[in-house]
Amino acid sequence: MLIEIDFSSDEAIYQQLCNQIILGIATSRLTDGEVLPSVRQMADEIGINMHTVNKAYTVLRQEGFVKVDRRRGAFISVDDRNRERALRMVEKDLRVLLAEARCRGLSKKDMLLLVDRIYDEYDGVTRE
Amino acid sequence: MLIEIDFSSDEAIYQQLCNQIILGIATSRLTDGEVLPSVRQMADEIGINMHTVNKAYTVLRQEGFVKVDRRRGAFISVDDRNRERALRMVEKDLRVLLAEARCRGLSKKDMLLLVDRIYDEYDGVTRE
DNA sequence: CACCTGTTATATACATAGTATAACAGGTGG
DNA sequence: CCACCTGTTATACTATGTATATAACAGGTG
Repeated sequence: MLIEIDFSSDEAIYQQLCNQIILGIATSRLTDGEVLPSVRQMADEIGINMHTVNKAYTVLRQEGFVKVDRRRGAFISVDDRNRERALRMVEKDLRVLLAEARCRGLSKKDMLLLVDRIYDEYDGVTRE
Repeated sequence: MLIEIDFSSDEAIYQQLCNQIILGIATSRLTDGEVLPSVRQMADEIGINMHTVNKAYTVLRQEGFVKVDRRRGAFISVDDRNRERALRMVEKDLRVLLAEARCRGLSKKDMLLLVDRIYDEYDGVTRE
């Protein structure tokens, strides 16, 4: 999977890396069991330090998106248990996001359409 | 408006302050034209440094939530022009949030209901 | 003139981010 | 056994961001 880092962004490199991998999983470009490049290889490809990649992998592991096999290395393994916990986590971030949206004059309908459209992109052609 | 800061959070104090003020505006606890406490007064109330409050006010001013009147000080003034720009800004954050939600097993319907519910809270009793 | 506003300047302390070099334990294949 | 790969850990260094503290300034008010 192609990773693109914006070095002029105020968002940390390891955070951008995490987000892109999560986006990759959501859009099925990364599938369960798929092996990620080794920390050294990924670092060389992007042009960053090995430890920065290692930090991203460590965070992804702690958050339940990745596991490590001594033999193969890091691979995708999504922990989707704890549905209630996930709902609570996402709700806090969503409140801030929607507050800003509402202040900016975006209506509930605007946001519902946006969620609908993005989710359909993630689900691919499996629209119902 | 009551401000509560979580000093053990990994989120910066000035960022928490910004978010709570934006949430205050969205929930109509802060209305257009309303004067915010002075940087020194707010700092004393919360128990933080004056410069931390000043940074929050500066960010809010740059993002178009607050203006400064030489006479009165900082007051709420929401810039809701540039609707398209706001939509683009919010979309980027929403993509990351929805990606994580989808990975966690939350369906489109789950998220639509959540958005619907939070927006209704913000709109208060003006549900249609 | 005293007092309030935001703003700016300096300095310090601390945490995080990123890089660099090096080494280690575990697993694989020749 | 040995070279080679994996993630992981340790140490050191630089840079940046956060938060604090003290002080001063310009503009406006009463």
